[in-house]
Amino acid sequence: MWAIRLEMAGCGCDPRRNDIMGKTAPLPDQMSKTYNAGEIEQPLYRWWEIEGYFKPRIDPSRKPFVISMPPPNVTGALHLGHAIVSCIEDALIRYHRMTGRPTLWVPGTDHAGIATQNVVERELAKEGLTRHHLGRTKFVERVWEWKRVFHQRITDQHRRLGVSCDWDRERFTMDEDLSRAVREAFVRLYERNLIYRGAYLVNWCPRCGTAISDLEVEHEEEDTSLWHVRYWTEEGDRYITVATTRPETILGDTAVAVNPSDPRYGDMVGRKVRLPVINRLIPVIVDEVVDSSFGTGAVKVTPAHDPVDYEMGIRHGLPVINAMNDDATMNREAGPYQGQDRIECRRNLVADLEAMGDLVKVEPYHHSVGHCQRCHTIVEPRISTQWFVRTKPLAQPALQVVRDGRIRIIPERFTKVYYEWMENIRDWCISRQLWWGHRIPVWYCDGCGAQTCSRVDPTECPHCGSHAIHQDEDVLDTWFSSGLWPFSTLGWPEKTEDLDYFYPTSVLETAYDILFFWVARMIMLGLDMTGEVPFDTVYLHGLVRDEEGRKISKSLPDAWRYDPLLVIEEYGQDALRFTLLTGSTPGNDMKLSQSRIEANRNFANKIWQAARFVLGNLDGRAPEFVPPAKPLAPDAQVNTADRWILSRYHRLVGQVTRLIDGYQLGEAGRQVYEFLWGEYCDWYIEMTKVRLRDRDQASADAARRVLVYVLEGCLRLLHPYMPFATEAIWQYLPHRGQALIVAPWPQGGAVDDAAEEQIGTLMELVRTIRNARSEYGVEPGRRIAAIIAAGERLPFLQEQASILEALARLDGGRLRLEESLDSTPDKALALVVGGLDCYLPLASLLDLDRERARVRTDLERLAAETARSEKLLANRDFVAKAPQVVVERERDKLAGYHERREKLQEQLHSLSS
RNA sequence: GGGUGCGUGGCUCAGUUGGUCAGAGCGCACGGUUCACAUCCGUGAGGUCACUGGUUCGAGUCCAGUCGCGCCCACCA
Repeated sequence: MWAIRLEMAGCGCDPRRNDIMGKTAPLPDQMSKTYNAGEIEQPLYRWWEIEGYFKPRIDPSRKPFVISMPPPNVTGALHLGHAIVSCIEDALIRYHRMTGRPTLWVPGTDHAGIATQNVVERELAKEGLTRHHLGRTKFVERVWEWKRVFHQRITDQHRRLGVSCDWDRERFTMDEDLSRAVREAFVRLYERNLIYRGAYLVNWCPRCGTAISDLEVEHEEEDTSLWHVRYWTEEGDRYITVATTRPETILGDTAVAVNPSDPRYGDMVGRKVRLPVINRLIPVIVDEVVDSSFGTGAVKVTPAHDPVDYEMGIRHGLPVINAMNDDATMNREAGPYQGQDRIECRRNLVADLEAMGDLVKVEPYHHSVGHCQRCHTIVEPRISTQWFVRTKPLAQPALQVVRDGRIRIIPERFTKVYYEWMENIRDWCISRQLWWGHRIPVWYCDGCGAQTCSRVDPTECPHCGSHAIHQDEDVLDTWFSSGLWPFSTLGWPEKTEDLDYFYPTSVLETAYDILFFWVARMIMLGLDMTGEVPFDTVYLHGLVRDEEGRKISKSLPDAWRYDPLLVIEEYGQDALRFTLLTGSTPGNDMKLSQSRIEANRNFANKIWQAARFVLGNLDGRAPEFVPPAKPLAPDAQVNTADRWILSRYHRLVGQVTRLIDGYQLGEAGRQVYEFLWGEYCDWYIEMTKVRLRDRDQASADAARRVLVYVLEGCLRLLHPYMPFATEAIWQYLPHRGQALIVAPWPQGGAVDDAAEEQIGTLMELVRTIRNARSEYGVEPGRRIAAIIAAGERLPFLQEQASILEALARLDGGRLRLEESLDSTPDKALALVVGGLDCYLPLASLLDLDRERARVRTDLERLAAETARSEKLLANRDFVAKAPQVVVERERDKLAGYHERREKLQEQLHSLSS
């Protein structure tokens, strides 16, 4: 309220916005009694969005900060695993926006080819339909419908998560302009022969009915069998036994291989053996890859169904016999097994072998089996004509930019993982036998057979002029379009203003599990297409797991529990975000626990309450306490407590800024939490209470100034971590400017070691007295007397006497502060704190035996510490080699021990007398 | 087979250039209706920082190895 009046009064804020919009934050006139996230979040979000705070102001003189949001798949709604992405990125975006950089966050969604096609096919299956019942056009329409529904759900969820992205720049991978980018990239690669088509052994998912890339195959260890099968020679005079994990592929065998130096099979080489059941003759060959010590030392060779055998087949010019259909049923080559499913065929074939007596043995075997990432069906290696990207030439520059630091990966250890993968990269199969996705821009002429790759759809064959041309049926791997995301979203291949100003982007933030799928491909394609790195920093976060440690994903049966909206409704977005941000470290997984979210909801309430306290004590003169634009400098009015909290706060600003710049978001957030709760609320607010009620207006106003200044600054520090609560509170507090979301990031200021040291002693004294009271069972409300020999701290304690009384519940009339005492007070509980003696005359409660025991225990502990310290200082190496400050600190410590020991001994003496 | 992460009080986890007596939240025990807050306040118990060895004046923090758990990569028929 007054913020607006201040602006009108020309307090240095920008009134223009007010004149235009004339709107203030949509909040109740007064702060509610407790923090209620539900009442503030959505109105604030809408307000921010309407006010245009999410949009960058292009300033050619400044380097922008840009993030491309990893586009969620439109397969379904977001779960908590997605929430961490939004929270981390929004925190980075908000931080950089506050530092004044033009800041852009580009949102969007991914068509997710195979995944989305699968979910829609599952929907169809419920109606008893397959995509073939609908046909390609109808089916694709159906997927678009699905996309519309879930795109809406996802953006709604994103808004609830508070993401401050520029919605006007939102993109979808199958938007027209992004599809144009896909085609451009394809054509460029094609023209340079970096994309080729051919029949090779690929990973085939029989259920999805498509080829998939190596990355999409998930290997899992399984217990299966190793079948030993006898192959008889052509003449039937001898046999050779081979061992296999996949007997059904026997039907596609075209050789048996042994190691050339294996003495057992020397005379078999060159002979022919007969495949069981189907009786086809195949040669026995030699090849170095055969390990004589494995199994029988003889291996069946099936080039059409095994990668190793495929290579071997090429080396030896073996025929390639594909024994299976697309759906993994056996084909004509399988003879009597034709039509059977591969599993069924295996069972039957094994039974037949056994009946024939050619199954020598079956041993239990443990090995890894490839499964389809999307449907978990066992993948079948299979010869198939597909499109590939030649990756080696793209990988070289992609390796180089990470090696020379043009791209930095955080945490650094993933750099090695990246190198490893890039160095051993294999060609990327990019064609998919699906209907949902970017169609491959290649046409075949039915007349001359020419193949044409084109940016625009051709109407005739450029070679023979025939109109009988047809486009390749396949679509591209969804990651092909994702790989262009950082620049396709900014308008590439057009030379747009956005591309010019915002590209390369700054940070690519995502989960480590898509480092290869996405990050690596963006780097390769980004460099190749734009000649620049697509981003300079890769920040990888860990996976969110549930309380049992399972990776949160849509396939979890109880995934509904992990709908971010349910959590937000119960605890508020800020609580969820703060938990995700502070509960994890870069690259490490986190278990999300409800109790932690609850604790952070409580933290939001704690700040809310602190603000209510501060506001309630501004004495109706709020505008007077608007924090200065520059760091608050201590003046004559402030006392040691003020100087202490200012010093602590300024230190905090430096720490938090340094930590965020170093991508240690969690630690930064925790530090603000600890400062606000543990120092500002627990101590500083308590210390001001006495003064605020005092007659000394100058002192009270100093406290008000400091209270507002520090709290307002902390809200700014915390805004990236709790955007809604901080914005709401900030709006109520005296502030300058229109909105916290665009307020400047705090500047650090002077630190005051002396004040910190003095207040530290005061806090320790208070704690020690409270401890004694608690141990002795002094009623909490009872004011007790105290006698303190303060030595050189006397002036300080005199200044803080009323605070000491309040915090330790002392009786002001019976608090004696002296420089030193002539004699030890009688029948008093004696405490030694930071070089001063404190006596609590609790005669009636005093238990001499107990006190003596306590002092003795103290002395013992002290003796051990003293010994350790003396030994350390006696060590000439330590004194010579350790830094001066460390040695000094140790000396001070030892001096303190000696002083304390003397005092304790005096006490023991007086207790004994 | 290669690589990598983790192993810190009952639970979940912080602890980044090695330097006070190792921290937090939750849980636990005891005590609290003082005008910001019971979504709270005060006090307390609880840890040989997996193990072994090394580097160092000094190691939870660096190095080597061992054990346990997890993950990633890999043409183990």
